Order: sequence, then structure tokens, then C-alpha cells
Amino acid sequence: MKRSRSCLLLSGFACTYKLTAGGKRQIVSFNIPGDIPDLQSLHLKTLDNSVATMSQCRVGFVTHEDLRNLCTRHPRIAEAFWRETLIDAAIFREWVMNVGQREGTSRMAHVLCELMVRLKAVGLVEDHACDLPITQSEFADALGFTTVHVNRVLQQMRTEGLIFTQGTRLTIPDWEKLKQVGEFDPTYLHLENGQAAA
Amino acid sequence: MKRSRSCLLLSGFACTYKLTAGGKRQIVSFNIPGDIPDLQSLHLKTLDNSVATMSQCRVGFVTHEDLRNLCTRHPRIAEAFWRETLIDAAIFREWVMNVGQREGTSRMAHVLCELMVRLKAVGLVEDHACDLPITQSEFADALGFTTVHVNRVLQQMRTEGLIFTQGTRLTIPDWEKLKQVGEFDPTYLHLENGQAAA
DNA sequence: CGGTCTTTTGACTAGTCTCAAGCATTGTGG
DNA sequence: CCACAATGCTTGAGACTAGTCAAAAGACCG
Repeated sequence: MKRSRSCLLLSGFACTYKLTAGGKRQIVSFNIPGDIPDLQSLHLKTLDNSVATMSQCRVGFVTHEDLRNLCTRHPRIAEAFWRETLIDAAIFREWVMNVGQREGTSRMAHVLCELMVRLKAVGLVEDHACDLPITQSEFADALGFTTVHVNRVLQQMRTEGLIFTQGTRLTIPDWEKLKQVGEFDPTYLHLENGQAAA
Repeated sequence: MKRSRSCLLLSGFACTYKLTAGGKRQIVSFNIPGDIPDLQSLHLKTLDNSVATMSQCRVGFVTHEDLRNLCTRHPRIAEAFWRETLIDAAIFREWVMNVGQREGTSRMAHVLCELMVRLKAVGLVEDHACDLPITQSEFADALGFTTVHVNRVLQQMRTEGLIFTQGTRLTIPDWEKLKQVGEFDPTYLHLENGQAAA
């Protein structure tokens, strides 16, 4: 179905996902405030994924017509939007590697690092802690694990002192350690100001 | 490192890959004739992946300066390039799902279907057959399997009549069956003329 | 023809899944 | 304000997919 507008996530958490023929869900990205989850629809006629909220969200809508006018009138803006979609692609590539090559703790640590850095970039991290309203079953769908396995991995990470959780609040006691376990190198996020440390 | 030009694959097969800190390789996409594997470098300063050839290749180079001029003078071309990168992203999303949710035969079948359809689109498929100079170890790196496992999966697929190989030539005896096993729906490739059947 | 790369095989191991149940937390209606 | 859904988290045991290690057999190339 062709969409005539894109949405901008103002607050809250969402995710982009796809379903297999067998009905299994793969979350292909987490969307945080500032993201435009369906910017691609500006140039692709058919949608090949869906978006779901993971918490209460506020969203803004922009019509494709307005976006297109903006792009023609201000090439620099067009370039910036294009660049945004290229960064999304870079993140997908990293996820392919994460799901394909890393196991258990390492895989989990990597997405947590990614989330922390991205959230930090929009000011949602304080003292290595942030609010993360993502259920274990959502993590499972994102990592290609089962909920049961995510639970066990998280427990292990807690006992190893890699993470600390209270409700939806996540705290990273030792950022360097988590980064190392997740083999995390933020280059692929292409942040302007290489704020590698969260 | 900043690149000042992009390359167009004229003939032969290549792949885009990333390495984990531990040295494991994840192939994130196969590049076929007509592809511009590093088009992204036009707007991203740092490269977060590498490209390798899998066979003899002929490539053409275009400087970013020329590309940028082309884009400013012909907005439609800029739009087309942007669209290409969006399709790449759609393929990455599908790969995340493939690696995250499908197992063994199904996972393998899916990439084979994708390759067939993409090769067909550039005229490299005849009678459900094509030349595929991809080693089992390369498939392994693309699928997140080991070479040993790829070998066993392929053997099973041969005995099941899903594929037929002689050297680097791959023939698909029963396209519908392969599509079904791989849960393959070509929507995500966003081909202009929905040539779903290869 | 020797050397290298690729494919194939076997036996054993490990990571992850499945099924199944119990517990905790939260929000809601009576 | 409490009871009870509903949802999410935790646990255990057994099964299965895929990995590891090791080596042999083919294929390709200078």
C-alpha cells in the first residue's frame, strides 16, 4: 500500500519489524525519538515492513508532498534525509552481522550498546542509565532468540555486572566492559561528533 | 577513510562484508553486475564495510564530484540513486529476518531465490539456471552458518530436488517449490516490473 | 605435477529451542 | 480497596540445530 506521508517519532519507543510466512516476527530496528521510521516510503511504492509502538508514543506527520517540496527547494535537506536513510542501512548491516556472527551475551550486549549511544545522542541517557521500555520478548524478536533465552542471557549479564535493571530502567555499571563484550564500535552509526562513550 | 569515487560492477560477482572484532566475517550482500556496492560513500564520510570480489570482475569508477554534479543538475537521477540505496536497505532488512528467523534449508533457499530474481532482472538467468561463482564458505559467511553446515544443507537440497549444480552453474528444477521452502516473496526487492517468477 | 582451494565425511560438543509450568507485576472493575 | 485478569518474567528438563575438530577426497592452476 502506498503511503502519502511519513511519521516522525517525537517521544516513546517503537520498532520496525517483518513477519515470516510462518508468522515469526523479526524486529529489524528500534525507533527512538527523532527517528522517521518510514522515511523510505518517500521513494518506495510498496511497504515491506511494519512499525509497532513499544510504549506510549507521540508522533508527528509530514506529507510526502511537503517533504518533496522541501527537498527540491533545499538540496542540502534532501542530502541530509538521504544520509539518514544511508545510516539506517548501515545499522541494518550491523544487525545482520550481529545476528549472524555473535552469540548469547555478546549479541545482547551489542544492541544494548547501540541503544545507549543512540539514546545518548538525543539526550535520553544520564549517568549511563536510561529508560528502556522493551520487553524480553521484543528483544528476542530483535536478536533472533527465544524469550526464554533472552531471559537467561540477561540473568547472566546481571550476575556478571554488565547491566543493572530496575523496572524499565537500565543502568550500565561498566561501559567499557559492555562495549568489549558486545564488540561494539560505533563507527557504523556515523554520528557527527564521534561521541563513542555513552 | 573517505572515498572520492564509487565503483560500478560491470561484470562478475562481488560481496560486501564486515568483520567482527574476533575476526569472523559476515557477508551482508552479494553484488551482481549493475550494482554500485559503495554508492553510500557519496554521503557517508567513513566506510563501515568492505567489498571483495568473488570472481573476475570488471568495474567502472565514477568520481563523487561527477555524481554530485549529476544529482544537482538532474533531480530525477538523484532520486533514482536515493531509491537504489533504499532498496539496498530493504534487502538488508530481509537478510536480518532471514538470518534471525529461518533455519537450514529455508535460509539457504531464500538467498538462492533472491539471487535468481536479481540475476534474472539483469538478464543473467536462462531456463532457471545461472552461473553462480560463490563458494560454500562464502555462503556460510552470508548465512551465519559454518562451511560444514552449508555443505550438508546443500546436499539435502540436492537430494530433495530443490537445486541442481554442476560446477558453478546452478539450476532450479522447481522454482515454485524453492520459493515455498524459502518463504520467498520478492516484494522487498522493489522491482519495477513485478517479475516475481524467475 | 605439486600446491592450494574447495568440497565432503564422521564423531562429538555446545548453543539454543521447545514445552510446560510457576511466579511477579500491573491495571482495572466490582 | 481488593480480586483477578493479563502480561511479562523465571525456571527446569529434554530435544535438536548447528558448531568444532580433524582429515580425506576432489578440483583448479601455474
